[in-house]
Amino acid sequence: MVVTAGKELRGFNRSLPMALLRAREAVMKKFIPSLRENGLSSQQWRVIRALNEEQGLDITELGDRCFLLMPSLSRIIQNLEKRILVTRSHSEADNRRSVISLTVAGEKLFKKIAPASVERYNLITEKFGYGKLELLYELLDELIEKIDDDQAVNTR
Amino acid sequence: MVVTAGKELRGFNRSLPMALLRAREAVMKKFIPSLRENGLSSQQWRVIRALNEEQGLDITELGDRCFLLMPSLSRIIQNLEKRILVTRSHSEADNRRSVISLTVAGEKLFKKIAPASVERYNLITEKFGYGKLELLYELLDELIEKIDDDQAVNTR
DNA sequence: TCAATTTACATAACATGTTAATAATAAAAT
DNA sequence: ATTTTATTATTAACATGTTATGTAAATTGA
Repeated sequence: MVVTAGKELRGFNRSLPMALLRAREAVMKKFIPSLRENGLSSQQWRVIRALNEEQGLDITELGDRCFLLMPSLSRIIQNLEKRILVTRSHSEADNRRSVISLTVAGEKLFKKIAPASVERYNLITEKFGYGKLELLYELLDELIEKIDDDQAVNTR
Repeated sequence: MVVTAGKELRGFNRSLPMALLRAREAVMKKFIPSLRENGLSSQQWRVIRALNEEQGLDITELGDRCFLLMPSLSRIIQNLEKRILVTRSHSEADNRRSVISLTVAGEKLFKKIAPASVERYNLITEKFGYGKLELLYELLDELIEKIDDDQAVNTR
């Protein structure tokens, strides 16, 4: 193994962002087609999945859970509304908030696609190993926790 | 820790693609501003970085190394050409190929930005630990290798 | 040689990522 | 009570992701 002394840029293909990007692509690759068959992007699927876990979320909360920025989410919701997969109502307590829920058709679509997602996940677990997968999750969580700097520090 | 039986969808925030996405965002977050200050997107930076390692790459090769699709790369190269950060020439052996190189200004910009990238990487290594970082790389490589299925299998 | 196929690249069309600006409502401050 | 500030969401503008399609040059095969 080549050990870099920490003074130069790591070899291009071996940079951490690239490694994470490649891994993500590899994980998603085989699942994307089943989304496309149902006319969904992976982001739209994230939204539907989040709403299946909990209905009636506002757009800010959806953004947090789906890791999407508000402008993207705003367009995505409009798109899903047109296709009658979600509905929007307005909070009585706060007129600024849109409250989003799955329609019956949205729930139906979720139930149609979910098995392929489970299957993909099980295949990955089998091929990669349960223990390694858990270890990977832990490392990723710890990485995020340790380098997601400065919020607490810079706030004061 | 909650152990799922492998029969249902993993809790939403804990899905592998989301974990990889969050980790990538966390890693990139503090470096993006130094790119923006210099008018570069992370993708444009990837291209410049690849060309700094090896000049005179064609667009297909650049796409492989930077993990970018040709349509994106096509636009990116046009953009960088206008800003005189890269130049394009044509292969004599094969007139379809564009051969891309950094200009002097492109090399200069690379040298200007590179230290911030090294610094960021060193900070992450320090905070997360060298051993854990290497372990993470190995796990990611192995994950990709094991689930990046079917090329060899389905080719015959 | 020449028709068919493949390869390298560009363009089109639409969805998303990202930053900035805007509008509307709510909360805080004086 | 009125001004100020903060919050929620949308829109604009531009770059990128993604699939489909177009085009020219190279390769293959009859």
